[in-house]
Amino acid sequence: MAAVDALDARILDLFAAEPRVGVLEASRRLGVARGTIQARLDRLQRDGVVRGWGPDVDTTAIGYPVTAFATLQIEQGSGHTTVAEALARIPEVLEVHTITGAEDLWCRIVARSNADLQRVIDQVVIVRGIQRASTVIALAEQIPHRVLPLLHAATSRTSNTQ
Amino acid sequence: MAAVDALDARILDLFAAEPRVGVLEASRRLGVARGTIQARLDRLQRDGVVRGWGPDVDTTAIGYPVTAFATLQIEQGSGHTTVAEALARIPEVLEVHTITGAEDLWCRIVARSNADLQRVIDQVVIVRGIQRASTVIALAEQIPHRVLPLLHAATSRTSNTQ
DNA sequence: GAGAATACTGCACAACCTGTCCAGTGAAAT
DNA sequence: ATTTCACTGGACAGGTTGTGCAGTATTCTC
Repeated sequence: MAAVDALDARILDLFAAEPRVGVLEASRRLGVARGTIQARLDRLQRDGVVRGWGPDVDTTAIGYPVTAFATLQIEQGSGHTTVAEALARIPEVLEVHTITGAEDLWCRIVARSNADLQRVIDQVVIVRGIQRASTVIALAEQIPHRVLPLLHAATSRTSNTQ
Repeated sequence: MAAVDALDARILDLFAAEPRVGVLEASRRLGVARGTIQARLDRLQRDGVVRGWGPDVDTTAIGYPVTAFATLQIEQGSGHTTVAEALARIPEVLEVHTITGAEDLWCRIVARSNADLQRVIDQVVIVRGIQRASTVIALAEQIPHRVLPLLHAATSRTSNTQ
């Protein structure tokens, strides 16, 4: 596991809040040398703490305002991976995990409308190996996906520099 | 709804794949003028298509390799928002939505281990207003969160119906 | 179809930032 | 005591950014 200290968390906070600041500006804001910021960013990326810096695309803004969660039961003979590969070909399926419990797969899917959601679900259940699908619609996003609070929690229990 | 065309998708693809390329380099790669890239990026951000460019932090790498999904039932008297605010104070709770169906809230939570997950769940169920929690553990990430395929689907159908 | 609005190109300029060195300092580990 | 490591502050050349502008192509509106 990669060690992450308080300065790392402050760096990531800053870049999350203002992604367009450069390394130099960040060093000024945080009161450390530019080389330090650069070295930290390199290390965070190398250690896999930072997976990427890609754009966060809002599905609502591109015409898919409906989010739903589906849990799938698959036939005993079918491999999870085979089913997942078929699901990967449906662009509206944004995320798939295998899960414990009575169901086998969990998916996040989006659609253009509630009516359109039916079309997407039909595409999902038609996948060979899927036995049953159960869907709930996400009505409101109470807490949008976040990691930064966790990052601070992960650092506060370590001895930290700075 | 914001219109997104094929060039927008190509721009976002490029920046998702190689986030460190600058505007100038992107213009060379895509064969368009630098000003075009700049204008497109400004527009995408202004229209809310791109919510941000923050770092993608891997929870596994910072010591939280266990992901679980919990669905919560809340008491009739309690507001969803009040409960969500309490959940927001637990850093291991990464995401919360209100949902349709028999359950009221859906949460994504992470933990340091299966044993640690119990600690986190305890923190969740202790929140005032929560009646019942049902948790499943995510075993494997078959499709990591993605939006780009959807972006291409949204652009390829030039005339889009709603 | 004409005019207007919009998007794109190609170019220019100054200011700024990046990648990459380096030597020196302090703290922690051996 | 010695080594190792992270950080600082400084330097340099080269590349990039923000900005503005004129010219052209495309789409929209009447």
